[in-house]
Amino acid sequence: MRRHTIDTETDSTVPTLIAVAALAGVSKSTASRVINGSSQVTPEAVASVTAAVEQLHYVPNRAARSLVRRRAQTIAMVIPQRTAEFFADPYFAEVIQGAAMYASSTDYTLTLLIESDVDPDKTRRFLTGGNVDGALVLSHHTSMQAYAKLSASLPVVFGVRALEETTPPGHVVDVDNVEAGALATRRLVEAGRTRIATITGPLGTAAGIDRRAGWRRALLEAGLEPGPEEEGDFTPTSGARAMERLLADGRQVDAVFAASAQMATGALGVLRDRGIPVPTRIAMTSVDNNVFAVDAYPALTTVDLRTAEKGALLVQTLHRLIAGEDVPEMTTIPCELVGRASV
Amino acid sequence: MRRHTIDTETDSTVPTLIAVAALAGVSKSTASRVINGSSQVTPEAVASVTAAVEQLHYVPNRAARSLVRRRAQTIAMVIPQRTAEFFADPYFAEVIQGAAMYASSTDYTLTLLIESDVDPDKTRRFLTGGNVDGALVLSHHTSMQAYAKLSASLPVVFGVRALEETTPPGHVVDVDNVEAGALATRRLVEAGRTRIATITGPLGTAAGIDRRAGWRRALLEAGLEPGPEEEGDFTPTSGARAMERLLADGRQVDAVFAASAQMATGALGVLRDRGIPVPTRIAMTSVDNNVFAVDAYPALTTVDLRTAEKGALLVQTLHRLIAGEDVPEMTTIPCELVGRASV
DNA sequence: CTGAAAGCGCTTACAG
DNA sequence: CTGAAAGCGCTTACAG
Repeated sequence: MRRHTIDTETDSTVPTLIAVAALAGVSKSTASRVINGSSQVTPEAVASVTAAVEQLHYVPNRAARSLVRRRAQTIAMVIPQRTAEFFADPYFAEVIQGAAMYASSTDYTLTLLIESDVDPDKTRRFLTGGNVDGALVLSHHTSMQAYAKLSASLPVVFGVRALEETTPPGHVVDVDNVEAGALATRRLVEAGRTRIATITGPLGTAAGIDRRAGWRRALLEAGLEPGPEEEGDFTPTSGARAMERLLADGRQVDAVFAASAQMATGALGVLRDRGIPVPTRIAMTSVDNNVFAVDAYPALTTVDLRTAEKGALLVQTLHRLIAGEDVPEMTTIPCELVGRASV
Repeated sequence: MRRHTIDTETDSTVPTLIAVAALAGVSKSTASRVINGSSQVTPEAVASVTAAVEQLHYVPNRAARSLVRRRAQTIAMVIPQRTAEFFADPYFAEVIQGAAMYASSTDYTLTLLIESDVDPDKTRRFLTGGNVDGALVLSHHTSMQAYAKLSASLPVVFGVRALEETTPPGHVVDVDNVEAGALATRRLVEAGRTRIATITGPLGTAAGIDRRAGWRRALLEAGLEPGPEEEGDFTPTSGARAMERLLADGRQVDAVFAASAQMATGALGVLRDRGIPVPTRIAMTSVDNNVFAVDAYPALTTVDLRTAEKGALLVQTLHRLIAGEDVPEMTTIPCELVGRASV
């Protein structure tokens, strides 16, 4: 079917614009215009160049293009090295996946940049050295102020709101964690539960703080007294310990909102060991619709954070910023409750 | 402390080689030589250029450098789109982390390339279009033959051995999965177990096949009859179902080797529900030293696959290949048993 | 609408 | 050891 391409496949040199132009019978300039979708070309030129590109499997050289356009056509996903747990959490992996997938559909390339603990300045130099057109910062852990300063020299979009005030404030794409906590808690209220405890995330993170705030809000809305709360760190083990503490001094709770599915899994394990039936005696809801939520027993009613979508939106927002568009500082992703067996 | 840098920080243009040369009082050529570590420069030249680089925060323009060197200074991590589960598995996330971390220490940049299902050729074009110096392929799912052909035009390293024969054979960096299965099984043998079943991974993957082979080998070595086996797909749920099947017809097993920690977690849940004590009645070992293994109850004795190290080794091997070094086709990563409470 | 020319920021023979 | 010059593969005013 493509017999004639054997030649070009065996010779390993990559075809150049000149080759395309020659084959199409036009100048480099015209070939370039066609390839870049300029309107100032005749249909004939378009046809012949397109055919030549096809035939030669021509792909523009990114380096050359970047050089003249003064655009790297690359965006960086910055990841702090200290967060080994960063990757252990399926949440981040999913964000990265969504971002990479979206980036694949554009002219931009997504580079994974691990910020060295020993030389954080190396990362900054790379970012501000013109090798990247923009950066995505997901970190929960590093001071955002350090990155906020970056925004001065480079478009930056954050995947999490700042805890402190930063200057400049910076652009953020995130789910509404308050709403997530409220949604999950309201479900418990609707089920007729009245003593609703929470296992919070780390209260040093925006997600931890906000989901807890949502829990409180939902309870107050319903005229209920906020039940007891115990802090976890998003891992299953911490959820188990928190559940034990909740059970310890005989505080009678009939429902628990766990701020992550991983913690809910740990909590469910404790309840199972104690022979406390779920959801009959204690109902549970959580946040994160991942493997932990699906494989929990009983399967968890939880809030889907649209994580892959968030990754895509991060990239999209960064694109707009790079293009000089006026982008709102805050982009909020709607979340939704997914009903399962735990309530 | 760096008061004088205020100027360079406020003006947003990135310094160029010419600026460095001017400040250092040498030509572009000499500046370039110093920056690239040429030996043909006087110590004075080195000193003045280094100082200038420091002062200006100079970072070479990658595009320009790539253009002249005819090297993209970029390697791609190719990920098939259909594998949504790819990212759900902490294993892959850890490989990517290891790879990105190692890459950060080199001049190469790691690009995440999601292979579009609708247009897989787009990925191939990108890869063979000279935009990348080499590629890493982790896929369990796509036919490796498709990628093997890639090796003809581009250095490629695989993170998993081919199931079928491929031409050319290709370079592989992977853990010895047979050994992993054998290690985990031998531990059960040493504990005095004699009826050792296995929950295998999908038998359409190298990891599934090889870990099962290791289990058999260890049993035969010990003069034991291979116990019953049930196939899973590496997820907790599949592990639970497999455990139920194992228990179903009263086959008396006193130990189970689960080919992944996720499956072991599911299996443990079933045993817990049935009131079968672990490890006293049934001991269990697995493969993967991740959050599932640590947070299982009881915590799992499992095989550490050195996953982050694998990621680093993938990149390192690819570098060697790009540099034209003679690299062995197969690089095997040693794995090791981590003892916990499940046996 | 098209082509010749300049130039993006580097590296590297080449001559000195 | 050093500098002037050419050139990597593109895009884009500029003149026609």
